[in-house]
Amino acid sequence: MIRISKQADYGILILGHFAKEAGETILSARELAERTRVAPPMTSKVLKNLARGGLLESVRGMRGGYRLTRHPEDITIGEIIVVMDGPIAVTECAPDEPAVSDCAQEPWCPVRGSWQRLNDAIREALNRVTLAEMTCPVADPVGSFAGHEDQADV
Amino acid sequence: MIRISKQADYGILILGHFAKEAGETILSARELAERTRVAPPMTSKVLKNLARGGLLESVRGMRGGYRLTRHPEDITIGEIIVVMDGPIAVTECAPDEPAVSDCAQEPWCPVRGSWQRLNDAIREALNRVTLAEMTCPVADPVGSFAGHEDQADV
DNA sequence: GAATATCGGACTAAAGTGGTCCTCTATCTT
DNA sequence: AAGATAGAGGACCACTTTAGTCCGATATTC
Repeated sequence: MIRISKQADYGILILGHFAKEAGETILSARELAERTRVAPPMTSKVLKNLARGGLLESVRGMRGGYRLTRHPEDITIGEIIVVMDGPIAVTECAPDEPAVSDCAQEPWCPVRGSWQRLNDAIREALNRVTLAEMTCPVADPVGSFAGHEDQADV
Repeated sequence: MIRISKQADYGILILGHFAKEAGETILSARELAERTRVAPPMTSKVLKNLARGGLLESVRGMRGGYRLTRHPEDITIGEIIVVMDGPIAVTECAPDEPAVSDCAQEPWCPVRGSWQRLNDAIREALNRVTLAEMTCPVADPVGSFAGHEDQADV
């Protein structure tokens, strides 16, 4: 199954709660754990990662917590996933990557060079959606999504 | 890291070899293992899955093997990934899915309902690229990919 | 200086994945 | 008819990744 990690999932969820607050609001790990219903240790872990990734700013000490470093409209889902899960690359076999040097396929690989465009396509899809849009249930940045079309696999 | 499984990777690679051949060519597991440099048992496993998924047709018995059921132009990468890895869903929390019923977030989740559009975006990106395009190094269905631009993460 | 938060990292357990192997069935060749 | 070849199907194991927890240290406020 192609999917993002649960940590990235939590990350988006948590940032979503920040997005709902006024700009500079500080929220603590404890408070966010309650709001999100994610276990406190896990919430802390995710917050730490988000802070390290520069998406949140931490305020230490009593009455401390975290706050957004940017406006929700300027944070993309792709960015959050990168911070939590690392670079978005659908496969290891991509040009410029070290792995390619010991790729047994190299000269015969019929799809060599095409992974890049696939990765780009996914990255673009993920970067087209902002945190602000995620928290706003009516906005529709991607395409037609009018309520109730069926979702076939694929 | 967000990525597809190695099996899906192999699947695309193997189908790529079929795509290079004339339409009805039959290739055996042994032969494909040699061409792709993927270990024979693994090659077999992938081929079986591709056949079960309807992308390949098997010919049993001596001088048997597999052949494409469709033209490479009509097979999308998204389809291959679905066959190998299951449905493309970036998160478990999506409407219409059973998991949503016991989602502790439900009423408070700030991003509820927005996952769908994200999944759709990725599915579309993956379905826009066909097997034929993957094997043809010059075609460019997605966007600018002129040889050598650097790839920043994201 | 006591209480409250984050920081950083170690650690465990569970799940998923990659990969192999074995038995059975179908088909072709001789 | 018999033997050889090739796929079907599934069990199985090892390894990696991930989820999740916990602890000691540091910073800040009251």
